[in-house]
Amino acid sequence: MAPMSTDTYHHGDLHRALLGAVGEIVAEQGFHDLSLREAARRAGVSHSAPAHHFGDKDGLLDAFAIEGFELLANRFDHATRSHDSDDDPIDLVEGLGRAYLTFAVEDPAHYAVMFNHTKPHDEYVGSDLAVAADACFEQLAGAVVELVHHGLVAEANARYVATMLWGTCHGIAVLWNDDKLPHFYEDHSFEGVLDGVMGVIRGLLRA
Amino acid sequence: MAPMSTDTYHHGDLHRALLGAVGEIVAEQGFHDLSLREAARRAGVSHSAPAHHFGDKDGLLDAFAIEGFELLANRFDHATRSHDSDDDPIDLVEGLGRAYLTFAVEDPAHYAVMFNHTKPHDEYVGSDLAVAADACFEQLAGAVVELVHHGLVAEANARYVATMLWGTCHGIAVLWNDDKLPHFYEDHSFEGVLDGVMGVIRGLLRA
DNA sequence: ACGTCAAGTTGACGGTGTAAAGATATACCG
DNA sequence: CGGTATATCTTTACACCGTCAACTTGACGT
Repeated sequence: MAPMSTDTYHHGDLHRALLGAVGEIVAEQGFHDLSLREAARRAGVSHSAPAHHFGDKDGLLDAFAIEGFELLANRFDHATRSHDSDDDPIDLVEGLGRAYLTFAVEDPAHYAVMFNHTKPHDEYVGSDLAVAADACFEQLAGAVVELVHHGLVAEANARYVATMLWGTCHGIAVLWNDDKLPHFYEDHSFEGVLDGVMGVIRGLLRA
Repeated sequence: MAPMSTDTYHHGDLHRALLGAVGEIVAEQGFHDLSLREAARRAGVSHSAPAHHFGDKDGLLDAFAIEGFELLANRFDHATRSHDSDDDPIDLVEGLGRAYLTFAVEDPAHYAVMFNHTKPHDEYVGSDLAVAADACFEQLAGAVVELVHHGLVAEANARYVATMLWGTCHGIAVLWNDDKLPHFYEDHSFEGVLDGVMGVIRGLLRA
């Protein structure tokens, strides 16, 4: 273990400290006002220390976004494991949908970076970030395969249902977190929306 | 009409020229690399001319985003007008969905600014941008009301169906434009995805 | 003709990302 | 234990950015 004392020349775990600072700043001031120098300031290091750990700003955002996708994947794992394969596959879909949306609303900082930190096509494809993002999508797609097995979805439609599912979750998450939706609901709480939307999805899939 | 000559001290229509430059830059280099100074350069004016028309960077992005929401509203109008009220209301929903997604894919620059240019809650609510965004959502909600009238959706679920509809469109648009989806489809063309998803939505609503 | 005012310019300031070169503490190897 | 190597962090510098204040230009009304 590293010393971790606060006044040594070496920080101890600057890598994690910087990721933590990014989370703080994005949560407080939003994604667009984030600066490397401010993150370095909060970690108590000089302004160009981050470069040694993450290369450049893009690298730091990459790392934070990947961390986010891993957190989401963990929630998916948890939801998947608490589902018995004999159960109604719609329960699995609902579980994943709820996991996705609660993650996005509970950790808007990670969620914002995961999807606001976009890159040009050539840089994105094949990157670690793309791999982490795809891994999450695969878990959603797995639930749709379950629907196909139970005859609730035609195999030819499986891909489309999966992208629709991801799209629906992502769209609602973004619209809610960016204040496009809340004023349409009196209580301004997300739980009601979550229940309502899940009810609709259940109804549609069941039919 | 203003003189429009290129070497006069006064530009003629700098307002529109700057909005056009923003579109160019975002289309070429993405939202995050956009700078006021580059926009001014492309418009052939000094670096601080934009301030006189838009106040600050936020103002310019606001104007461009509002322009985007108006373009989208126009497409919605067109889709709504070409729908006979005796027709299947699902056709109207599909028409609006197609209009939304084709707009997002055909004009990714406007679409990116419309949803990447986020503000803190207090600044957003009540702003012109919020008004323009809500107007678009109302048109979608109108189609859902039509579904309710035809008994295809319970009135209690209307709000949830509307947010789900918007969420689905928005989510798919963002995921596609940001390269999260294309590599799941061999031909990398959006038309197939559009048809597939619309087919699924039709099937779900019809049931 | 003149004054007024909108439209653009110029110059400056602090803040940002990044690169190069220097300083320092830890790790490793005899 | 001693000395060197190396990863870690700092310092310095540079170009670019958004914004502000002061200035210049041109058009327009009276």
